[in-house]
Amino acid sequence: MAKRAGVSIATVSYVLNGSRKVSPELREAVLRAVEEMGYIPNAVAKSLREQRTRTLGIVVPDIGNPFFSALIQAFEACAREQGYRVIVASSEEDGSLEEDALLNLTGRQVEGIALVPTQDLHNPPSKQVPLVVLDRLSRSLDVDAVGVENEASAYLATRFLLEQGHRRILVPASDLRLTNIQERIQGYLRALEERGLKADPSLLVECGRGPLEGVRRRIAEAIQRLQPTAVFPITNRLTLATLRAIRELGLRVPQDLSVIGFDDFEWSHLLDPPLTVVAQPVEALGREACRILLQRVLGLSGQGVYQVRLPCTLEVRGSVGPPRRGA
Amino acid sequence: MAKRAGVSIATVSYVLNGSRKVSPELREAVLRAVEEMGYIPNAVAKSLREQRTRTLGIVVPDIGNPFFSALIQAFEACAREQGYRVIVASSEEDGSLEEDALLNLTGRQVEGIALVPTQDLHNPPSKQVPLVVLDRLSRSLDVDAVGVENEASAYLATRFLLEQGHRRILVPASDLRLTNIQERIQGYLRALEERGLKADPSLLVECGRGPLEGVRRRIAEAIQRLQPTAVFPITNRLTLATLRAIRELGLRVPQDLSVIGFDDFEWSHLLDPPLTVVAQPVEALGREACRILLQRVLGLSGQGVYQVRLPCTLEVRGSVGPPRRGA
DNA sequence: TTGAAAGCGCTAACAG
DNA sequence: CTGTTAGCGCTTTCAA
Repeated sequence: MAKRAGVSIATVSYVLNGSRKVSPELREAVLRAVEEMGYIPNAVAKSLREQRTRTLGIVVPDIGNPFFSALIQAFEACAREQGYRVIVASSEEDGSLEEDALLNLTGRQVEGIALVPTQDLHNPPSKQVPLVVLDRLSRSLDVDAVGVENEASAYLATRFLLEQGHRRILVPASDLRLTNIQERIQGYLRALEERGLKADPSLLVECGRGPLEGVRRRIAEAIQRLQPTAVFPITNRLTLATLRAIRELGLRVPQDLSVIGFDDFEWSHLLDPPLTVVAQPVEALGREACRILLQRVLGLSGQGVYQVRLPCTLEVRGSVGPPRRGA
Repeated sequence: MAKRAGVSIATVSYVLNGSRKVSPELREAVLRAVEEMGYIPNAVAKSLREQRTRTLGIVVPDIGNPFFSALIQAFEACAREQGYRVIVASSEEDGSLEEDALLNLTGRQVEGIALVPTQDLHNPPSKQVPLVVLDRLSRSLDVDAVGVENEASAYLATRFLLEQGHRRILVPASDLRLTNIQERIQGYLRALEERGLKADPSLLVECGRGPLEGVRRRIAEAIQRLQPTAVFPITNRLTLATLRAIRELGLRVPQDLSVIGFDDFEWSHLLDPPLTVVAQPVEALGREACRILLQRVLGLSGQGVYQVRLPCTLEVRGSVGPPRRGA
């Protein structure tokens, strides 16, 4: 390469990295040559040599979901600030695509991976690369993890509905095998219990993670059959499906039915009506995951695992009111 | 490494890649050793050797914006299907971050870059890597590009408003230096002209790309001062700001004011009221960008440049009605 | 059918 | 202060 500068290949490295004192003349020559030929150092070679790629990976189930894209945004921002780039992979809620992604990222020598798993992780998928589990935590996996206080926040939301007088609260859930979903349900149940109410199991409807249309139909059917006075869908997709179902059924919110959604986003208060939601601190989640990973990279985290649980907030807007008379 | 298998390093490569016939015995031995030690080939070394990284880059101004995240989603899906991974970078609407990202990705030897530029590109940022400009196309840059028919779709939307009887249509714009914004404005103007109407320049308000709050304020102020009967914000951020402004002013849509937004997303028809929008074919945009890039990689695209323009559709929902009497 | 060895572009140890 | 060189882990000639 830039022997154009009439110097050794090593010298180029030295001036470009400032890793050694170089005389002004050579320095100049190198810089000029670099400029002239638009030389850009090959980061692949550099990575191979240094055994550092300055790359992180993040694997989410669905890039298009605003919650996950917000997670990616925060993760990327944090990484960039520390001089890292991030490879984004989607598992499409498919375990084998997830496995592929994990293997592929590991092979690419990313220095850390943030994973929102498609299923609860029971054993870490190889200890080759630092991993942080995001959002969908397992009950007791000994690995770094960042999630929210699912139980507490669902409890809070449910209590709010109970305080408004609701007794029949429909809870659309996605996949009961996921611990975070279970936790949210626990919170819901605890709020009921606390009031001495018995939970009607049929009010808990598992909708799966399939196409929105099917989810919507299932929820619509449940609303009609069970006549709840409130609905508390516990993911943002379920919230979307719920609102569609309600719209389709011609019900008014909150007069006919109150709704508390899950996850906040910029458009929530522009919905009809402004949606009361459990807001996850998504920015903090993404950044925290990144920080934990970089911490591991630098080796300045001990043996113990980080198990961060961030609180959610209840954003009260217009979609909750007292239950309909005679319900 | 897997001399554990008692074979040469090359043989491992052969069996793992199937790049040469290997006797069943050795084959077995290699596979077993690989399995035993959980060996994962180092893709960095492979990339260096093969001069192929199987990696694409995409640079967008804001990962959190649903339009861009949908773009990323489609781009990633297409890339993954072809065995590529994608590095996602955000420019945060900042030219120098964009430049950084471009340089960095180039250094990482990505095989192609999709770029939504912060400013119109006037000369390609180095010919080192195939580039496709996405969404924010320049008027006449000789480079691969994928965008939408901005002029035609804004024309369509405006004509729809005119047909409803609107004459004072406020058009919040982000940054008039962007060609795609200019094109949308052209479409708006053409629709007016066609009806023999003279455009009131003050109805075109440039709001910049700053914080939402400022944009909202500017739009609210314009609505109050100019008393339009319809608003046609020409990006999704402006649409968000517009709806907030309207909410704040206590106006009813469409009784007091009609709205056509830009960009569709899953929640559009759950807004209050269901939002009529110009829908960009965002999935197609992302996939097309990816396809063009991979085409270039394979060298099966000639000298000429691709300049794809996809049509938008007008999704008519409830936010447009006839103008208020006496307006 | 297999192995030895060169070399991808870089950094860092070692010499001068 | 600067250059030479080994070697990161892989693929791929070239020999055997």
